[in-house]
Amino acid sequence: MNLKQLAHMLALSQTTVSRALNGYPEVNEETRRRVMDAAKRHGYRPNPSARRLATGKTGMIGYVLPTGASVDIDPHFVEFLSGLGDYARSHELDLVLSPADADDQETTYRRIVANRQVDAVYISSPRPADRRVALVNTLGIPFIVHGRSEGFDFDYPFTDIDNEGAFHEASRLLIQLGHRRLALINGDDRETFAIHRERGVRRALAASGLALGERHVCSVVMTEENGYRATKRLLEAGDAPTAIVCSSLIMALGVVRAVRDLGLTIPGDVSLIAHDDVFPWLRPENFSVPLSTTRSSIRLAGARVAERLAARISGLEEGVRGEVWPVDLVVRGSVAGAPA
Amino acid sequence: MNLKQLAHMLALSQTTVSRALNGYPEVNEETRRRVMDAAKRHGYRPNPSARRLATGKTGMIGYVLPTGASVDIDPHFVEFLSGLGDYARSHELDLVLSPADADDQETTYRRIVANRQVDAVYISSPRPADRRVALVNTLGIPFIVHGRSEGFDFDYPFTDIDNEGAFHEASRLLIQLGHRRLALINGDDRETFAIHRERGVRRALAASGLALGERHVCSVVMTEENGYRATKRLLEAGDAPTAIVCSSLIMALGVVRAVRDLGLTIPGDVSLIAHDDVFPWLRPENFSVPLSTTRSSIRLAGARVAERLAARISGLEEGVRGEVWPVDLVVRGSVAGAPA
DNA sequence: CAAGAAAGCCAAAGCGCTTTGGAAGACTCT
DNA sequence: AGAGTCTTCCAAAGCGCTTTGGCTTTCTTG
Repeated sequence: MNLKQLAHMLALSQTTVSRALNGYPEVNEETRRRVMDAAKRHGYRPNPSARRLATGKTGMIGYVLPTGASVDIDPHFVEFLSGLGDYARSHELDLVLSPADADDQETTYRRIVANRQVDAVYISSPRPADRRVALVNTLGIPFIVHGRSEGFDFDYPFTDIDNEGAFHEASRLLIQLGHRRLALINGDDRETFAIHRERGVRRALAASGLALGERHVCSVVMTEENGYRATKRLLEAGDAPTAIVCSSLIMALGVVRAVRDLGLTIPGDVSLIAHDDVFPWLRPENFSVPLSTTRSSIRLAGARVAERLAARISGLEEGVRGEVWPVDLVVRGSVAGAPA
Repeated sequence: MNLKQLAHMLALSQTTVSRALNGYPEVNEETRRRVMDAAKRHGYRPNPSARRLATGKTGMIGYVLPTGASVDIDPHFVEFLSGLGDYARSHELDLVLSPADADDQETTYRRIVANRQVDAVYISSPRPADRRVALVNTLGIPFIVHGRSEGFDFDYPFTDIDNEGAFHEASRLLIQLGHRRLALINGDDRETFAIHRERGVRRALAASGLALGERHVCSVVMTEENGYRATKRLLEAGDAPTAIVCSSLIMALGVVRAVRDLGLTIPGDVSLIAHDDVFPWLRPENFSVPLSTTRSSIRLAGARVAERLAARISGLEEGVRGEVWPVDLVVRGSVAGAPA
């Protein structure tokens, strides 16, 4: 059932039927009702390919997915996707993932824009002066950055959490509890979020005349194993930290294992605070010692990004507003006063 | 730069240019070279929307993503996606995720097929007599099922692992080590994979004249917390098992925590084998006691599914062949002879 | 009551590609 | 040399929708 047939059986022109369906004003309300009714009754759905060709609108949002044998997709991604999908569903949007060589995403961005394959894109895990952001900005497709980049001579729309503030608060608490030697087990420090988190820790320490020891900060891919190794190294060295701030719950698993391996305890010997993106399948309150966390739902972020993308597509959102969400500091059993 | 312009500057018709580009035989090789060359030089890329409208082919594969506030996407999904994306990238395929209400995916399947939004779809986590499989089968779109359904009067193409065999082997080993009371901490038993795994355990037990105690099998959503709870319950009851087989590494984290909480040890008091889908961020060899696993890379499965989908789209694969991959049983420190 | 405005509808021209049905020229064969 | 066969290319017809520009009617208004 296509427009032509529908128009024919209503004894109307395609023009009128199309306009009636798309809510244009120059059609009689009575006629519109007739058309709408017939369309519904016959299950008429406009062919999206044809509509795309005519309008250029696709009803899809895009994401360039870095892939490769040695590239791992962040497990946080599913949660982000849950949020995004939840919003997208209620607005008839689909998400298209365009896999790209992790080292050459630019080509793919150019392709999906040139081909008009999607109405908007989002960018995640940005780095300072991220080329993707600059590219997408010049290509002129609506976009939202999830996270932040830095060092551009232009502004751009983003949704991010207050990573610096979160880690500042966490560190401040530890300092107040008497800790003097903090360590930071961070994610890849080429990414902005990791830079911000480190900045937060340093700022808190500096406020008390302390500093982050050179060997007390490490930047690794956020796996359980790396959390373990980092902790082992930290605690076996001479000036072992008495408190650790950690960028992910998964790494925190490794931290806990390392501490136990060394015959130490949390929080007796080491206090621990980790960042929690809120996974349904791994909860900080269920760690052997309930874990204190800086908490921010990445699922909500996904929904928000989708919402803003939809708004930008339909022209409801303009400008380059960046928004920064506060992060909760949730204190549980894994922190205590510094050992004597 | 579109076909018309390109044809015009080559002083050829659109027909010829189109054919030259698409490898049709009725064009002079010399001409083809000229066309190809000019196309490359001017960076001509056929407009996909137009091509879609004309051919119906989209160059996209589809996945209906169940969403909802209370629906969690399986974290395995990112790994599957890695494999899928890796293959798709090298074949210029994109993946479109169509979010759907988890309780009404049918509408979405119908939509994406009716709209010709994708060339093929895959279905994951199927259940016995899964309605999605039946639906997609009648809709006539190429598809592959990742996993297996059961109880249809038709065959369908799938790629699955030998869940029953894997859990049979794992159980057999435990029995040979003298264990008599096994327990199974399984995933949602409405899904086929869970049914097959239980079947494997039962078959191994039956071969030695044993059975799976009624309270020794539980079926839960695969979270750390549920692993913990199930284990706690199992071990605190009267006829506590001496060995546990567990359907996921994440649940195994909870198992380990529960065992420790009760002052017991692995493998001294309880032997443990879990299924490992191979995550880069959580490895069984890094558990406090290295974990024995039944191992099968879900990433490879993703790549294989993409490969088969591509083959079916281009008509290279026909028929309804199902393939079942063997699973490795990897023995590490978490198993030992039954306690006396 | 004639003239101008507004409302309601339509025919046809795209959007950019593929594909059908020829046609012209070159080549083969008897 | 004439008939038949390839080879190589082309014009034009879709694919199904939106949108432009215009044409009737009907409704105002002085």
